[in-house]
Amino acid sequence: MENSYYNIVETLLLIYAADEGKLKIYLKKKQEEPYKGYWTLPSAPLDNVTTLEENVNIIYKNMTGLEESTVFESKSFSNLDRDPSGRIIGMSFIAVTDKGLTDMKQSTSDKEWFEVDELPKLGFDHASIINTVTEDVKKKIISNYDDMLLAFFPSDFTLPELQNFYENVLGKPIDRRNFHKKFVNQELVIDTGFKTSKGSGRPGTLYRFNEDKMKGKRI
Amino acid sequence: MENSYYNIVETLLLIYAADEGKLKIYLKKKQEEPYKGYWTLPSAPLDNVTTLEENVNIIYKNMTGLEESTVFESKSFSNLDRDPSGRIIGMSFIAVTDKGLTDMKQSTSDKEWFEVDELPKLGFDHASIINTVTEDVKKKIISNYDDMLLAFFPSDFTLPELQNFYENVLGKPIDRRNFHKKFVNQELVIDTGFKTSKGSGRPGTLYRFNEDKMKGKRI
DNA sequence: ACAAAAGTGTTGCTGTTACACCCATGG
DNA sequence: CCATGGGTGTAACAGCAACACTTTTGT
Repeated sequence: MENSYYNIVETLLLIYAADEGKLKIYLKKKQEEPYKGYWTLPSAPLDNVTTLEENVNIIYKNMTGLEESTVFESKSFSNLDRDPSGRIIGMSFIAVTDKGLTDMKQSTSDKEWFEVDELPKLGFDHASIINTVTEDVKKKIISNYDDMLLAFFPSDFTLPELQNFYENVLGKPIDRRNFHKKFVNQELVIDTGFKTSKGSGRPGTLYRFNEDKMKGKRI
Repeated sequence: MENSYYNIVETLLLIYAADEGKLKIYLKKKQEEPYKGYWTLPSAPLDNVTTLEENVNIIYKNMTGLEESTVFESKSFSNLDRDPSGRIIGMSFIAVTDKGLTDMKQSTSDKEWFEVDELPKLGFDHASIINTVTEDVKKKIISNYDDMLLAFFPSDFTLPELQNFYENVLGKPIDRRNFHKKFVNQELVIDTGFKTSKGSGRPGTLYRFNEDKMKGKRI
């Protein structure tokens, strides 16, 4: 099959979530050779009667047990030697989900959440792909491109929680008071009326994003 | 070749430039069936020993006669019926160039620049692809994502010229005085010391982008 | 009462918006 | 001298940055 116009294409899915202020990614432990025992991105080869989006949805459902997700196309990888078995074009997609929901649906030991800067031993070129795509995700979170921040916080959250995540992605601290005021004064968030009560300290107010004000907004 | 894991992949190149305040795209007139006489995006099928980037560079050089360009990956198109000859996966790339340079190198009649909202009759699904990718480009220009604005103005320009383009992309007018001050006060542009002298009216000052200040800057 | 975490107020600075007038050139 | 297009000043407002203290909970 050398030097032809037939190509093997795979879709790679990078499933991200915000968890305790950290940006995490959901990986799968490989059960067969090659790279048996290594962690990898969930992926699926694309056949010629399936669209990329359909292929990605299959991976997503398979990996999380969930139906719906917010998916964004990211970069492609076409180096000739990225897979030992021959040239495979990798097309990466970003899914943003809720770690909690995923945990409820999945209890296998061959899938796990990892912080993006504490990755395990990865097979193929997946470490490099994760780093490249993670930079893309961070950039999109920070500029709220594609309303990425909204995708990470679909339901209730406290402002310190949001700030923690944001600081983690941004790589530097932000003044707590200014952060709070920004979101409340500009009505980017709505008070749900509920409070958290985890551990010691004053309980935090639970907010939801005010989608109308957040959509297209530059944060 | 039905229902196999072998896919035909093509790269599609969307070459954009800023010209007289308008966002334009460079298209090619098709000389053979199918869609003979229609305009199309320059494209090339990908063989299995070439990377996507290499393939795009070949198209770019072929189309413009130029060697270097700023290329960004954009969206992919994998609908089963997007090409009458069978399923072809289209991967689109954005090149930003200088219309003037292109004109110098090319004088054939089968290539032409079109305003993105005055497109000619297009073959395949290329009209739809252009619209989708153009939205992406506009969004990137407006948020200066990937330093897109910089890519459009590599050399000298006047502020009214820049503003014209920006307004065209944004779809609404901006106050001329505020626009001027913004770029000058924040030192996003550097006075080259030269002036334009086209037609009547006071000559405009020619500026260059101050790349250090522009890089990563949100406009 | 104390530790831990969340909430709040003020001030100065920076950038944005909204406004009208003057300047340099070609005809 | 006038039409065309480019450049400039000012004042009100909004958002951002930098600062310390108070409130609510668990132990």
